[in-house]
Amino acid sequence: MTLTVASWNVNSVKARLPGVVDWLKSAEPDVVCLQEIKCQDEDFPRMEIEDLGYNVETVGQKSYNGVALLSKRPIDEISHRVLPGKEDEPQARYIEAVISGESGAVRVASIYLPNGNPSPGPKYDYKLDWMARLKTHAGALLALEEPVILAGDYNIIPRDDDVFDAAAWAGDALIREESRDAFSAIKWLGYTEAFEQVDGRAHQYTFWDYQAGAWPKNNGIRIDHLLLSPQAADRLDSVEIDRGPRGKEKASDHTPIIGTFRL
DNA sequence: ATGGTCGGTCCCCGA
Repeated sequence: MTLTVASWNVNSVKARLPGVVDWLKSAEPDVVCLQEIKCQDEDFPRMEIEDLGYNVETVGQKSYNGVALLSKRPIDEISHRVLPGKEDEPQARYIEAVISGESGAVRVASIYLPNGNPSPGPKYDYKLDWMARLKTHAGALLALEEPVILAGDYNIIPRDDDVFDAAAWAGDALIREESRDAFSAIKWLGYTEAFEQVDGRAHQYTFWDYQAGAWPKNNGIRIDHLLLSPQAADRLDSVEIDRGPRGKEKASDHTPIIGTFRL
């Protein structure tokens, strides 16, 4: 028995609904972490997703941001709807749930980390502050000694091998040294970044800009990640990027990444 | 040669 956990920034769930439904039907992931749903909770196409066999939990916001968790397994508890550390956070960027595993609980979060551009500036400061909060919370989760999967759009290009041309992105908030250091700091707590721990993987992307023919030229970046606690990393079978949805009509600029776990 | 992106919302902002 395996548990598949996907992460996908859909860039508006309403604009993407036919594509999302098609993908859920064909890929049949057990758990899906969505980002940038760009709607309030009451406007989420809940019934269309529930009809596919998913439990649905959302943290929505008008126009911007917004995250959701879809799960075929029972959701035992929503442990957080805001990233701890700033409870009056106005931006919908975090939801964390406890999901029933084959042998105990699995904790899954859908994360939409701030973009941070332009940098430097207040938006970049917000990104780094948000990452510091994430580090604190991720550390606290490790103490539970549970399988934890922190999945989402991190807006971080971890290595130069995760971008078609690092020079073209120099100075961008997604690639700056401070951004990478903040991401590394979370990993150093004891988290494994699922995709990069597989040897020899380079220049496989999860995002291609709408502009300048980035998709046909494969001018992409890898910014959607699964961070795993040791108890989740031990049970990871494989992790893959599914480029299919990016090539469809009315595509999101991101495509899903899927981890398969013995959980 | 020129223009060359989306989505949501309100005529511009965020990515």
